Amino acid sequence: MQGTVIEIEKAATVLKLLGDKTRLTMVKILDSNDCCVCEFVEIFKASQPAISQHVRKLKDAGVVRETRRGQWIIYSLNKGSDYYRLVQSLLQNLPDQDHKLQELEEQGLRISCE
Amino acid sequence: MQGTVIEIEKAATVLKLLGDKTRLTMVKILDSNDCCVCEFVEIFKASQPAISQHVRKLKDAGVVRETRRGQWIIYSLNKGSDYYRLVQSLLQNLPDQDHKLQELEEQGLRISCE
DNA sequence: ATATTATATAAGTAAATTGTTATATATTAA
DNA sequence: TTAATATATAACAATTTACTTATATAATAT
Repeated sequence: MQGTVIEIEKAATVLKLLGDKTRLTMVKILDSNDCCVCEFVEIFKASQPAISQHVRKLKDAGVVRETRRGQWIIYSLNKGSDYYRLVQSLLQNLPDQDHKLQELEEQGLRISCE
Repeated sequence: MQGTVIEIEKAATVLKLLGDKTRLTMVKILDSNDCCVCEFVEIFKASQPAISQHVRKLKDAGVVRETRRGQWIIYSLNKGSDYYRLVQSLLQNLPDQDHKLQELEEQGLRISCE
């Protein structure tokens, strides 16, 4: 079950991108749920521009993709990315982050992503 | 066959470390062969201090370990590291780098690591 | 002992990264 | 049309990174 082998230079670029606590957590969350920027702002207690810049980097690399839904822009993992396999094999080693979204839900801050 | 789950913050630190072409290639090489600094200097056509600083970072994080053998210091993957599983799952996605050591061998620049 | 070879470390610098504030754009609601 | 909400982007500052050069340390060979 060997996935696509990735050129080492490109792999390094993606790893650098994921070598940031915020972005890595984002990707782990996106692995089980789509999310919008305002939810990340709540989850990370960070400024909107800071979050926006993080997702932009992930998007530029093709790791995530965006879909506009009304006034929200929903981010999701890009399963068609060349890096998807690599990202998956990473994420398996990380603890579930679903509690972060659950907290939002309890506070009524979860955007309906349906 | 799930390995150790790694705290997300620590994982990010390791990914950042491996998010560098030189260090990522080093680790991929070390996955199949032990190496000393002078070999890396040849392989990467880089300065000795630059290489020394890269391996130091890998060592400080516990990803590699060093053993002195005479005047050489041999680096190898630290299989006892908490990150070993994570690193392994990454490396599987990368192309083999054995040709780099083979070239050294052909030039008679390979240090006997026995 | 001295020279040579392998490696490490320190200090300095240039470039890259990440956040901030301010502002622009796009959608929805009134 | 105007206000409110969600997001993006630009400009800037602080921090971090990854080299460089110079020098130190440690082992080996003469």
